[in-house]
Amino acid sequence: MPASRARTPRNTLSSELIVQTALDLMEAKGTDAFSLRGLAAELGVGPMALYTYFRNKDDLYDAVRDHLMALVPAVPQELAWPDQVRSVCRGMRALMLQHPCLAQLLGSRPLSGHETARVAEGLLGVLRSAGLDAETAARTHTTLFTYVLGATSWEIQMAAERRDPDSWRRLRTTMESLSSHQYPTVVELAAELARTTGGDEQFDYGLDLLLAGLEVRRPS
Amino acid sequence: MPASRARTPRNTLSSELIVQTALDLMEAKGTDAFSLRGLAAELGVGPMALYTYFRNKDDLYDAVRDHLMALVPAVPQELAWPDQVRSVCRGMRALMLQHPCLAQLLGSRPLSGHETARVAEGLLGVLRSAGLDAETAARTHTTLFTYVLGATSWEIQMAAERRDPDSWRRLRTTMESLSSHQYPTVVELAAELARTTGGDEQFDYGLDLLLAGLEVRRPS
DNA sequence: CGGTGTACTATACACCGTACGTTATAGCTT
DNA sequence: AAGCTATAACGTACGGTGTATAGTACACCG
Repeated sequence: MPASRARTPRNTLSSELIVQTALDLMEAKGTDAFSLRGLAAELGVGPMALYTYFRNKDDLYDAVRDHLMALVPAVPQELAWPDQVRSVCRGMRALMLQHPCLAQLLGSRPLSGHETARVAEGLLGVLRSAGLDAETAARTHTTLFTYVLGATSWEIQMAAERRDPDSWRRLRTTMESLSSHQYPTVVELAAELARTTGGDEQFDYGLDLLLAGLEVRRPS
Repeated sequence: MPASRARTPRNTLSSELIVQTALDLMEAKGTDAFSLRGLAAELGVGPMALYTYFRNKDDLYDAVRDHLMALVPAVPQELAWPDQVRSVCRGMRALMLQHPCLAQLLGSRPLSGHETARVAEGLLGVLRSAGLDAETAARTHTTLFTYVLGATSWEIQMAAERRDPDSWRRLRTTMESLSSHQYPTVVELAAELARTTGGDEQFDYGLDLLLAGLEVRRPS
């Protein structure tokens, strides 16, 4: 007899273990390939066991996102405020690059979780102590946040594309099919665009643009 | 007899018809709920009929995205360059708001398609004629593009969340559970953040920040 | 020792994308 | 007009998904 598979002992599972394992799996196999069944298998458990800890898959996604947001470092207190802003934004970007699934989770899940609030608190505090009024601080926070999210998600996306030979080749041939008569500037700058896509320099360039604009507008 | 369902006539389908119907469906039922089977049913056709025109679902997504990018308006020639930039970015945002699936497609599919190149050509041309060198133009283009994408995706996301009563209530209770001792600034600015999330003003604020920064750095 | 709550399991359903092989027809050639 | 061929649409099937529902066995408490 195939030995009616010994029942797994009683408390092998916990929210923390599930979240951690889910995160590991997403990074190992890619966020899109992640499935509850795969996660359950990895944990040596039936798929439905997960529902004791999470109402559904999206609920688990939220938990993973908050788990990751906890890793965004605190604002360093000893810097001037523009460098504090830089520090927070770079920290966020670094974390997204290290955990690409975070980009996906931030982009496709509604906002919630204490750790997300913690990060917002840090950045908002910096902006207020820089002398911005409530409305400007809120607007600036949203601007910075969406810039970081957009720029870094795009960077991750492009990196993934470069890694996939099929999609990379498709892009190359599309580019080469563009007549320099129709799209002179794109053709002229193709190499430049490819070279400057992603990377610390590109990210900092946009960030500095925002900070420079902010300083121009700031009440001295 | 149930009449062995009359075979659909020979040339009912075409790439254009499929793309248009797919787009309609995505906007009617939501991008996530879109499926090839549903699309085929809408067209009165078996699911496999679609594979005559598209290699797979992703291929269809790419076609839909390019179809939408064709609707980004051309750069108005009579304006000063900063207003040209504003015009392109706002046009892109408007299109994304009108077709929320575009945000999703741009964020999750690799770059390709002639229409995408057309849009890039317009913006790059403006930047070059503003006097930016090749590298700066490329960097600025990427910055603007990722800002528009990030800001508008976020806006769409938040709007969707507000529409879903379940998720909206969850956010409210999370916010209310934040002690103003732990997160004083978030609590203080909660109303402000909610009020300033999304909308033309918020988008233009960030865009103006970028343009102001650009002007500071630009060789006069 | 018996009862109760609950952590895990089993089964099942309704879907999904798509590989593979088949069929019928539109249009060309003769 | 007859026949051939290319191909548009089809049917079937496979392996996967999330999760509703009902069941089971263990830990703990009286």
